[in-house]
Amino acid sequence: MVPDLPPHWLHPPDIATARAAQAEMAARILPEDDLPDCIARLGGADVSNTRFDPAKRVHAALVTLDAATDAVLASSGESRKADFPYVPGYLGFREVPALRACWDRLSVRPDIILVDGQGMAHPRGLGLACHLGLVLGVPTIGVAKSRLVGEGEPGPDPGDATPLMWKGRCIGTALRTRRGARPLYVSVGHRVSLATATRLVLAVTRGRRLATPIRAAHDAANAARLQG
DNA sequence: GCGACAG
DNA sequence: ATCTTGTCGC
Repeated sequence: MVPDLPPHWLHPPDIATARAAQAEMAARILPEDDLPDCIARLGGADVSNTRFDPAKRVHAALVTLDAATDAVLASSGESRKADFPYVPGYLGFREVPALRACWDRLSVRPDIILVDGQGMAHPRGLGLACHLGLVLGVPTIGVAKSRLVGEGEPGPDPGDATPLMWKGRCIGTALRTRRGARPLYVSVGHRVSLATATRLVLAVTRGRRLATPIRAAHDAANAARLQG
C-alpha cells in the first residue's frame, strides 16, 4: 500500500483547496533521473469515461509491460464514481484516486509509468503524471496527446522534437512520433529527467503515434468500462 | 470581456 | 473522454 497522504491531495473539497494542494505537491517533484540501472518493466496509465453517464463513473487501468517484448505482465482496473469533476488543470483529483486503487492491486510493478496526460507541462507544474508519481512515490512520465499550455511544433519526421516553451521556460518536449500525425507532448512526471523521458517515449513508439504502454492501458481502461 | 482549455 | 464507417492518402 501507499503511505498516508494529506487527504486534500486526493480529495480536495473545492478548486481553491485543490490549487493549494498542487502547490504543495509541485514543490516535492523530483525532475532528475532516479531510475533503476535497467528499465525492464514499463507501466501505462489511462482512464476512460462514459458519455452522458449520470453516475459519473471513471474507469482506470494500470498495466505493466515487459520492456523487451511488450508482453503484458500485469494489468489492473478500477471502476468507481468520480468525486471530482473534469476541470482543465485539475485532472489528477478526478483520476488519481482510482489509479491508486489499481496500483495497490497490480501484481507486477513497473520501473516507471507512462501516463496519458501532462506532467510538468501544466499551468502550475503539476499535471496528472506528476500527481500520480508523487502519490505513488514512483517515476512517471507525462505523455499527452494534445497540449494544455505551451508552444512548439516539431519537424515532420519521426524523432523530430522541439522544446515546449511557456512563459520563457521549457516545460516539456513536443515530439513527432509518426509522420503526418500530430505530435505527442512529453514532460517530466516524477523522478525522471526530460531528456530521459523524451528518449524513452520515442523508444516505445513502434512506428505508431502512441506509446505502446499507453495503448495497452487505454485498452484495459475500455475493458474495465465495458464491464463495470 | 474574449479566447483557451490534458482526459 | 465518448458517439462511429468508410474513405482518402502515403
